Amino acid sequence: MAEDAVPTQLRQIRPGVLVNLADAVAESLRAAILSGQLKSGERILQESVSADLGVSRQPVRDALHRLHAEGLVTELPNGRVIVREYTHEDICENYLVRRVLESEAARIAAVMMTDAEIDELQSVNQSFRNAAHEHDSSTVLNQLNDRFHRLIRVAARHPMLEGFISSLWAGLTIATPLSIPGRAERSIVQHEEIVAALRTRDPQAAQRAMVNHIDSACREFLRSSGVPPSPVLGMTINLGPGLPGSSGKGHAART
Amino acid sequence: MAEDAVPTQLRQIRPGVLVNLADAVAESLRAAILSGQLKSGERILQESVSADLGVSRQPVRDALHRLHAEGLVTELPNGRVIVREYTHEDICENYLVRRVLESEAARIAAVMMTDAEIDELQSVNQSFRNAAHEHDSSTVLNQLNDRFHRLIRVAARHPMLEGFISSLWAGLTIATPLSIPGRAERSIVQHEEIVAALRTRDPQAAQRAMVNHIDSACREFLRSSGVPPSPVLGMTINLGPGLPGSSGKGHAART
DNA sequence: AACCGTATTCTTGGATACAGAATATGAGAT
DNA sequence: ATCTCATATTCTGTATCCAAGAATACGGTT
Repeated sequence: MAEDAVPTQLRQIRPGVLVNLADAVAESLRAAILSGQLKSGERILQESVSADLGVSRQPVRDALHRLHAEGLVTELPNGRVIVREYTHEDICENYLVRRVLESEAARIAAVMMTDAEIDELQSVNQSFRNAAHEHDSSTVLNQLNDRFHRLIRVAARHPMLEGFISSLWAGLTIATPLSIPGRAERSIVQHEEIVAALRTRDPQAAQRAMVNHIDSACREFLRSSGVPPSPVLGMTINLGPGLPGSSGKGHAART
Repeated sequence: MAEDAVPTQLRQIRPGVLVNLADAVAESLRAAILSGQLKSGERILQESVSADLGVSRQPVRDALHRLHAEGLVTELPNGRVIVREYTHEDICENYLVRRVLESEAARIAAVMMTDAEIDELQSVNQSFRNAAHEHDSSTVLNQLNDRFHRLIRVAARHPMLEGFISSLWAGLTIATPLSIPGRAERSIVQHEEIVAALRTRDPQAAQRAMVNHIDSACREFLRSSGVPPSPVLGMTINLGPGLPGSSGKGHAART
């Protein structure tokens, strides 16, 4: 019907690469969601997806369940599925949880990471610096940033921890504050602090550096998105002073 | 065929209570796994489940996907599904992640919890004490313990955080150390410390008390399961001294 | 004109059918 | 007796079909 009005909304699935169709469909939908083709709150019809991709509804159902588990879509009471809407609070909470989890990963990584991995981490950050200097697209920046953080959590060698953090990242590729002017530069410096702490094999320092980094990103994101600067009870609580890694008393954030 | 050899392996589904069959099937399987009827590593056949419960394979598939997302089952490369095997390291990691997440929840709960909720928490712990005193079955103890911890994470009012913690609890109802002699009593005391910290609305103290509690449970579990007391690199790292909430220098665990 | 009830259509959940892949079993050869 | 290869069975993934429920739209009534 109104099908050719949306000629190729979804990236066609790559035949044979993935083992089962459900995974391929999920990948396609994931890309569509993360790229913004499917907007927040938009409804996803099983039938239209299956028609678009030329598969039956069955693998589409499985794929939607998978995406639901990943937190990318929301299942309404009657089985209707919409692209997940991230409220302001959701984003705050994402930062909140990421902070404790990634700082824990950093702490562990300080002991587990090989020297080679630290070298790679540093080189990724160097690429990041170059890309920022040449004003590359924020997509490139995001990819490098993503890789930096992924290297750390993978190096911690704790699969559940890694899985949780990954799922947190999955939802928020949209809400990254790297497009804020100057944010990339500040990120680079904070990344360097993290690398330095890892080099010296100091778990506490690594943890602290990561907390500092994520707090900073969160604060800048909040400021840029025009949220009332201080209150929002959630924030005062969530990212307030008494966070793990801060050293006891003089715990006011350093930046 | 050999069906009546396993007359009622799975708890029959309750008709009409759940909205969709997949949920009902998932519930049944979950109960079977947690109760130990389905042993660790045992394979789960879609067909046998559907025959047992009198439904088609379709909702069984959905249920299995859901259980996979919850971490209760493992999906082998070719779609085969087995009951997840928790290795020793998995359990350690579970404690590790639970520690940072639940202590964060406790920290937040210290500000968010209503007085009524704290009262309820205290009364649950009182029931726990009574049950332990009367040597109730460890099932009852586990339920009360579960309820205590759930109350806290729900009171923090951060859905993602709550969801992550819940999924961690889901996997480990088996590995709870409450059957260790004296463990229940020690738990009660630690619970009281948590309640006290929440009463005084002290986030730091609440966080510290929770860290202490989970660390203690982890240590006792490890000791009882006959693991080499000190090394296992993972543990030394994971639950070692420099954990969040400990106060800077004198960070050796208190117990 | 507004509100309520009914009917139609749309969409999802569940069942059944089919094809392909993997594993197990058995026979034959060395 | 053991190893190998071929065959048969089993189980999963995909497609198609059917039924039930929800939302919307239309018409009647006050």
